[in-house]
Amino acid sequence: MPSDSRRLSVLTKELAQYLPHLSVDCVVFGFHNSDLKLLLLKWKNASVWQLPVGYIRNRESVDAAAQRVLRSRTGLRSVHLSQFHAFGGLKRKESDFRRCFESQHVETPPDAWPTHRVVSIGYYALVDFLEVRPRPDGISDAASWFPINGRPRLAFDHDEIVQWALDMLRSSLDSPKAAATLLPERFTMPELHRLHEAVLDCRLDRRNFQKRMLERDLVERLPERRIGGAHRAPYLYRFKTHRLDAGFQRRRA
Amino acid sequence: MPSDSRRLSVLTKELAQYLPHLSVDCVVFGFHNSDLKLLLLKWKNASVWQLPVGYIRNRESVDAAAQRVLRSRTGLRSVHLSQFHAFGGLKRKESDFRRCFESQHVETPPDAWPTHRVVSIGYYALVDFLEVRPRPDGISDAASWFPINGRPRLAFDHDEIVQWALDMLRSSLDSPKAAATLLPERFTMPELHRLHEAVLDCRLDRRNFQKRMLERDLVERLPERRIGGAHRAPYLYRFKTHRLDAGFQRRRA
DNA sequence: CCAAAAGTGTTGCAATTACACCCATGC
DNA sequence: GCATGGGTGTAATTGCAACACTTTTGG
Repeated sequence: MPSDSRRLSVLTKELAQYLPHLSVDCVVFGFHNSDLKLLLLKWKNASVWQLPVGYIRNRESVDAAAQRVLRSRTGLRSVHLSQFHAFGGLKRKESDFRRCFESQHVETPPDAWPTHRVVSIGYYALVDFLEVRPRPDGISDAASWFPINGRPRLAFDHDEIVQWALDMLRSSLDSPKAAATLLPERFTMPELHRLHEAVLDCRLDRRNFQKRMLERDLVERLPERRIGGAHRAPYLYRFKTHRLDAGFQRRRA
Repeated sequence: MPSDSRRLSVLTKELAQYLPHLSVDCVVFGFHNSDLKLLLLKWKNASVWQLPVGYIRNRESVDAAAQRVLRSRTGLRSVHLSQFHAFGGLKRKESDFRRCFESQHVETPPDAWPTHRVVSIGYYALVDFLEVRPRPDGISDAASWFPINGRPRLAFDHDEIVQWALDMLRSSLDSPKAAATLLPERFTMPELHRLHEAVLDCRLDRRNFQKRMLERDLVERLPERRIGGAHRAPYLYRFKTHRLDAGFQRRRA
């Protein structure tokens, strides 16, 4: 077993792989049926829950770092992640790095940059939480899903980050390009409807909703229906890819 | 006069004041009458124009860094800057740091981080370009305003950054909170109208525009009018501050 | 055959658009 | 007095919200 000083140099060497003073914070929303949830971790020796965070490798794009961090926390691959804000406040920290390692009897070098000021780049994703079995990794005690409206208070400024991500998720719903990335390729209209209701946290008229989606030419109906469920089988839809290039379209006088 | 090695150590020491591998990029839009322009710099010994960029001090928030960079390029104080995106591509550089300093016979240390990979946090601002006399600073040959639709090709990925900023500026117009920061406190309706036309690059019906602004209760008319111009004197308006807290308001079914 | 979910159509209101006239000022 | 720009009103249209019935399926 290595000595403290040996471990210390390992930690220093480990940190040298990453861009200093930078992190990615992932706000992972989970959706199924009508429930919207949030993926949280509890670090070893910590008393509060926090977002999954990670650092950026020297030869890795920020987007790729977000993908890698999400994968290492959830096992999910090729999920669409959207960057939404960089948090650059002077006093902010996004992890209790020192306490985590010293609780494992690893002394943290005083100049280790995660113990100082960190700029975090926030990403959000929406996944089906039934398909993700969160498992705690090396530095976490626990990882689990919380209802978005029943989540605990989070560590550091993570409550603010979640609120920001939620606002962006909501506003992404009326941009077809973004909305298309939030569901699997094929989905039913009731599923899309429940997604909108859960994200916006309000009721939407089922019939008007379907009409709007079709009139705006955002989705197209496939010949198949979803079989297996009880009751009448709903049609399957997919987003019209050629319409997604339109991008921003704003109201004008 | 200091030797090369002396200068080198000065440069190294200078860089140590900043968070490594990070920069802020400012997209400064200028507006007056009906013209929308863009502030660009040309670095010494460079052939192409680029955005004003700068680094983040160790004990300075990212927002404060953006303010400082903008001030040092334009002399402007207390301008509202909005963060819009972090650019974290693997191969991106936001300045030709080495060439700039070596052209001044300052040798750049091989490990100087600006010569490697940089993550840029983008900010945009809108100012009255008649009130800003751009003056080149120490590292720039020239600084000037270009029409937004007649701008030259820019260095590095700055064209992409400008396009992104322009999209955000456009979409900020229908968020009252953001729109309020883009004009001086008191303005006339025709001024607000021309601003929207210039930013959106399309014609807006003068009468419908005014009606919407008033019906939505975004602005309030002041008793005074703008005097001095030719023709009928227009009223002055200001944004209703108490309405600005509303924030995001989206259409729902 | 009945409960529960999915599909479709109509109607009224509200918001946006298109459009025309009057007022003020400088030359 | 006339050209130019600024202020206001009205009709037509469009998009959205409210609402009820029919169809399918499993039990």
